[in-house]
Amino acid sequence: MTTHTILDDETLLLVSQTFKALSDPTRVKILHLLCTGRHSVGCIAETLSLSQSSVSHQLRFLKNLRLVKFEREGKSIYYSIDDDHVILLLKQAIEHAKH
Amino acid sequence: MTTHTILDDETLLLVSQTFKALSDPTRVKILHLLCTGRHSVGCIAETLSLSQSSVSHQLRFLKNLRLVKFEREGKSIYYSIDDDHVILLLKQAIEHAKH
DNA sequence: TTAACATATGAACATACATTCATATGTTAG
DNA sequence: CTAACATATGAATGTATGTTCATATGTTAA
Repeated sequence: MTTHTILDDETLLLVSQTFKALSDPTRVKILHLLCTGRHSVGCIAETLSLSQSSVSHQLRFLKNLRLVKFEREGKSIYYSIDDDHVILLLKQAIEHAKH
Repeated sequence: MTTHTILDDETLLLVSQTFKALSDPTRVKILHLLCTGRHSVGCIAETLSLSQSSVSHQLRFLKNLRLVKFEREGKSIYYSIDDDHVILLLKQAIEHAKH
């Protein structure tokens, strides 16, 4: 795979934004958890020992980048992965980090 | 590839730091340029229309994460890629961004 | 409708970060 | 040794970002 063409500004921004989504430990935790299936906001917060507000803010971030999607169900809102390619990048990086 | 085990803090930090390196457009530009071979600091700055100082700071960042290495040659210092795996992640993301 | 629950949101705050500017360090030619 | 060149570095500055707190919005049960 060779990617030696000039990087146009649009691609550059898209790429760096994608990686920015994965550059925060909290977001990585959330995405990693969502790899196992959909979870409600409260469940994510409790499972990962994070505040409800913080989780909600980060989910909005990920939602804006279309990395996660959600569906309401009663009082709860369930989030799930919406971009398998980014998850692939994440899993690769995790595998590599573990050696 | 399944990575559904618990993420330990060490792996978590390593992964998010790796992605942070790729989350800045300037660093992506530099790494992308270095994919074509080694380049001196001045050459990088001129090619990418960046200040010498900015390039030097970012190269130090990348060097600390062992993503690039360098070798002196006369007055110049040549930088090159030192982590093919991270470059693979970058190239994948670029390909995907371009559709 | 009201109370209880689940999530979202905005302001405030502290921290991290990218760039610039000025200058220091290091190398080579003369 | 000195001048010129190449790179590194630290301080300063503006901006971006993550978290918290308080509160708003939305949903369901009674």
